[in-house]
Amino acid sequence: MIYAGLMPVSVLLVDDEPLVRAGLRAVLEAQPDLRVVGEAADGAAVIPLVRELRPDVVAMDVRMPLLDGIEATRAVLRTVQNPPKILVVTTFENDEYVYEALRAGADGFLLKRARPAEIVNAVRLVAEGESLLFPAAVRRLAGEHGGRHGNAEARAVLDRAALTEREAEVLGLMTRGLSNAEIAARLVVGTETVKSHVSAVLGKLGARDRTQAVILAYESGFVAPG
Amino acid sequence: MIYAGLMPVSVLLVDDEPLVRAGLRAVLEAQPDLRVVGEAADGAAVIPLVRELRPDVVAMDVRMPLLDGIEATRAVLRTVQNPPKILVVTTFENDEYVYEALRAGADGFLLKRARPAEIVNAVRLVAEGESLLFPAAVRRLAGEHGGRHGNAEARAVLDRAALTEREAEVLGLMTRGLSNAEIAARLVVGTETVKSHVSAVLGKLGARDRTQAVILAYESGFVAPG
DNA sequence: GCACGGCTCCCCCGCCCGGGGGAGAAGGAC
DNA sequence: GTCCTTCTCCCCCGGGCGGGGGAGCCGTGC
Repeated sequence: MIYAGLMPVSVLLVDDEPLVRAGLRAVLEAQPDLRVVGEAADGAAVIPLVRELRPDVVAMDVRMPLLDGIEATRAVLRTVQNPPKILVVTTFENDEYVYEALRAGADGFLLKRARPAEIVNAVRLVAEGESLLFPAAVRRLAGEHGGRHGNAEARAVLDRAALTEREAEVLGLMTRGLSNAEIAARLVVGTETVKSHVSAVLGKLGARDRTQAVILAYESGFVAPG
Repeated sequence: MIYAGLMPVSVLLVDDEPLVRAGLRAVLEAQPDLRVVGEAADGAAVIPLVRELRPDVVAMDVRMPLLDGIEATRAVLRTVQNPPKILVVTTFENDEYVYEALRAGADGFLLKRARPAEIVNAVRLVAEGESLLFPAAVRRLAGEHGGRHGNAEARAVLDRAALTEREAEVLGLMTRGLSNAEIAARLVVGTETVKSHVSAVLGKLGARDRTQAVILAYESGFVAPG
């Protein structure tokens, strides 16, 4: 599906660099179903603009002088009724702020070095309610695959980013503090097998180690504390 | 009465000191009618374990780094259907927390320096529904051992049970997925210093590695997802 | 004065972890 | 049939992690 509906998707750009805003505007405005309805140079200006423009999506930079994208995301989601989707624009996929943005309630992530087709895909996806929860999705969108057109392709990527049953099972045991050897004993398989699953989980989640994977599991609601 | 029934009494151990857990396990497992079905290093991890293991009795330490036995007892009794009996394990018979534990709904008390026979007796009693409601009962169980404890020891326990400011700061960065080197850069200290803090945190939390520490942080509300 | 705890940094050492690559068996989809 | 995914297991290898010590500095408290 290319069009989410008859109405074009309205986007608010929030970035302190005019060049980045111009680039995003050019890329997005080239699409018939996307429309940039406003720009802001800092997170501090977001809330009144959101109230005024009612955008569907806010493309939010992380690092900004006055109010960063994390705080701005928090503020928008806390104070605005029917808040827009927040697409966090980041430079590095393993940026630690990604985790904070997750907690703040961001709906997706976008790498600045992503290609135009991937950028519009990301905007469409979050507009449709899809969550690009895991940085892995960002990496794959920006990664080896062409993504010339395609939601279909983007979805395929997301599908491959989804955990298999076994991987989810392993992640579940990881979130309970088990070591690879303990997981192997529990699942009655070899430790090398567990290592394979763990590596797959880390890769798909864009996590550097099991600790980050567990954090993502908590932040994404994969496991609920208490 | 030695046997409460045909089914052995299942016990969940909750103490931040592995040594205490090992000791309790050894003492209880020596009895044919008692069975240790699980261990936790902090009150924070109790609720999911209780839900999973459905123990008859929870031997709950009072002073724990993240979530103490009082709060953990309250949480279990408030959120779990058909909750287990809570046997509070304490070091000092006149511990002020004993009275709080009473109000929280604990079913019995056990002094750490009690003899093995008294420990198994206490577990059997609460399992049968008997309440060791009053500290007097604790004193009786403690027998002649009682009365010889100093405030210095109490303070040592207190101090050891809580994270220092720096340790809490380090734990906070751990819950954001940072490595030791990244934490060191953030705090502008050496990696060896961070390793010291991390080791202290792991020790106090009874966690084997940073992943378990992060899990405890989430389960205790030290960090809140979303 | 002294003692103690917290913060800092250092050493050595073992090992688990994670990356990279490969490979076979089983099952489903085309 | 072929292709693909999943699950399983194996190899080598480096590096981060965690345990065990110790040590100096600097506060507070006795």
